[in-house]
Amino acid sequence: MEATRTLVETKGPDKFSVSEACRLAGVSTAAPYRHFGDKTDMLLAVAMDGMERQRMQMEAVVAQHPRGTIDSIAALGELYIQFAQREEGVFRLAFGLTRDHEDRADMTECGQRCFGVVVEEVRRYLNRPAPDGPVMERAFSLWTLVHGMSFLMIDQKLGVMTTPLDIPTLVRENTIRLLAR
Amino acid sequence: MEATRTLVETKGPDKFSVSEACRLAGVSTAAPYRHFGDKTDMLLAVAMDGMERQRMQMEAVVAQHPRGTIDSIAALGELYIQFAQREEGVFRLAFGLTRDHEDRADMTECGQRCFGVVVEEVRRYLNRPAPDGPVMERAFSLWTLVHGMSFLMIDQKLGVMTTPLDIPTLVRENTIRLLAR
DNA sequence: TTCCCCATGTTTGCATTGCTAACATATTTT
DNA sequence: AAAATATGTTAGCAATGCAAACATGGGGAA
Repeated sequence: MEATRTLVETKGPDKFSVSEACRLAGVSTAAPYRHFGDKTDMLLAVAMDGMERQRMQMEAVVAQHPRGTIDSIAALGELYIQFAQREEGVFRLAFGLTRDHEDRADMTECGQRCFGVVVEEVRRYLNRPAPDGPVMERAFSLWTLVHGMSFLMIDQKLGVMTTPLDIPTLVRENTIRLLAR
Repeated sequence: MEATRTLVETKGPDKFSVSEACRLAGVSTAAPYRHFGDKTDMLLAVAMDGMERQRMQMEAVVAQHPRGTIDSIAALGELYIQFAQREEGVFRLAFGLTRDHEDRADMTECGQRCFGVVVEEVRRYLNRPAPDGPVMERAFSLWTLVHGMSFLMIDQKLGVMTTPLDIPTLVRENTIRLLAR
């Protein structure tokens, strides 16, 4: 898994090769198949590990702010983007590329726990007794925003921008806007 | 290119194989290399074609609304999402996955033209003489929103949602929110 | 018309990849 | 002590991306 993580970061998830990971780990190319069903399983393992780490960070960040405030919510958004930048490969595996990962119950559950942190903050912010429709809509909108921003950044799509962007400021301002009214 | 497009849609860009495309097109596996440098070049070709088609659609949509209004801007957002749903594979190639496509000038230029349509609408909406910082920031934010939404949808990440979402309404409402103040 | 070139294609070959099968060995369980 | 399990190895297969050498047919120059 360590070798897999390393290669996913350096080469990218799509260029990842089991053989290369084996070479890097110093084992034969058949060794991983004692531990994982196939290549996808290997990647899924590091994806879930990454998501779990991210969730723990999220809870740590939330605890550093008054609960259910613009501050705590914007901090979550910035954390998401930081994760994308810091661990691009793992981030892609965890929050993108679900073509292969389809209908993996454990993966979905893992994501649900992450998203749950955001939902809870939004619920508090909106003063609602339960995570109902409006809460989910706002939480989802906030997610889409940082999700899109993250991918546009790591996919180098900012090349089309003619003026520089201050990402943290943008996250905060848009968080406020998306929560308005 | 037709075979490539077909396979990209059915198997997905990551599972796309040159050999299979050749089989489908009824030519030898070496034939494509007379027309494209390598596999990536083939995919890039259909990506750019897709982007260009999208840009034309964008301009058509804009023309159907009063220029620089919430209506025209929200319509662009919905069109983006529709493209993602209708041509998932090509959409991924065009607006995602730039790990390989790095520093392809023509590709960036093509994207710039697409984004330019949005920028122009936002510029009018904000009554600005030129696409300056504030205009770019709003346009970018709108893009991130629909971009994130599109990918979360095609990547099946909506499985974590516990209430159903009305996407078109969400696009419109969030467009308004992101353009406020 | 004749000739040559060039665009396009083919066959063959090679290294790499994902994965399986058969076999070895060590460690834990009974 | 014996058996079962966990973990590794080597060897092999089919598929892939791509390169090299070899065909060929049609259009412009002579």
